Amino acid sequence: MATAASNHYSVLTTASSAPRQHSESGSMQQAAVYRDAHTLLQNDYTLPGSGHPLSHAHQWITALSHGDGAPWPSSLLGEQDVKPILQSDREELQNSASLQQQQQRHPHAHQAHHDARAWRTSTASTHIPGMATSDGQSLVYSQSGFGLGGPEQMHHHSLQEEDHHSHSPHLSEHGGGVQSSLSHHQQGGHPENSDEDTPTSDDLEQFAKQFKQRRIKLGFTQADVGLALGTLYGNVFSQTTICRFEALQLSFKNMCKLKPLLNKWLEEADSTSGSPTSLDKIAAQGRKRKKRTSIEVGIKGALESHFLKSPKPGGAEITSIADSLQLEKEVVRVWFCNRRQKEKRMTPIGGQLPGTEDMYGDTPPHHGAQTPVQ
DNA sequence: ATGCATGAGTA
DNA sequence: ACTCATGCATA
Repeated sequence: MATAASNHYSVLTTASSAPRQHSESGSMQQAAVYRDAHTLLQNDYTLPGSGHPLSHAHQWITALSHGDGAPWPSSLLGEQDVKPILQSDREELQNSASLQQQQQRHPHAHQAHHDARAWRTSTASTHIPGMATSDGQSLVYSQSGFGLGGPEQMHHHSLQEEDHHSHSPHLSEHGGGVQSSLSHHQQGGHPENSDEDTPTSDDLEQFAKQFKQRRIKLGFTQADVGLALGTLYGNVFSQTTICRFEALQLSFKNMCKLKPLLNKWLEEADSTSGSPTSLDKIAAQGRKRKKRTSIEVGIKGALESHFLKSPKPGGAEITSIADSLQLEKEVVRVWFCNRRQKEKRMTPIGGQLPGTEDMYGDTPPHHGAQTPVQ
């Protein structure tokens, strides 16, 4: 009853005449399953800063006459999804020792994996997967020449073989490493790590922290920053992304990508502190999006259970789940996708307890100015 | 601050 | 069809 599944993507005619009660917040049940270790295969970013950073063109523009026929291809398959589910990957949930699981079955033998690292385990792991390969495929995020003048650069799509195998065993973290050894004890200052070098999870953590503080000090909101990045470098970001960055709720790779940008903005904002902030506002487009489906807590719990059993259900499985929960298959599918992504974030699902940030007897409990949280 | 969603790229 | 980056809409 009143299930949010009632897809009536009210366009604009009926503003809010859908008396539905969504009680989703608060659920946040932590699966406790903590596992990281990932492949980070994708190695290139699309670098939207060149062609269409602001091109919001969608098809959800139902504009008129919502045929109510559900613009969604929900009836994509009925029974023909007899895909054999021969992947029994659920070991990774608590074993935390499984590397390589993203590829269910690879016919080739070109596996080249990176290390598995725990984000919050304080294990200063060196070596960064994905980028900074000693081979030649450097990062794509050349912050030197971003697309801010005209259409140019469309490099991407390098390869998929991902040959990050050159791991010199003598790459210890002591002595002549790249940028590993840190032993930082900064109580007010910052490690001042030279960027461009692949940061460590610790670095990112520190940076995020500082960034947030400075940002607030300067009186900028997360949305402001996102916008500024757009006008500055051509890459616009939403408040959401900035927020997630500060909260370390992005993948390691993603964090690495955003750090230089945000760092740059920091410098800019710092030097420009006092100048009239140029506010650019991009007009919102008339795109239509499917209304957010509110899944009830009970249903969420059920989904959680299923997730624990099999994080990657097959099409048939999804269908049956969707059926039993009376949800659209698409909704269920997306839910699982999002759920998996959560597992890959830097910060554990339900691990961030308020007050766990500082250790006992080391962190100076003095906070000149309380973070007003935006 | 987050939940659900879109889309590009990829396998 | 999945992963991954990203964001609208909402709590």
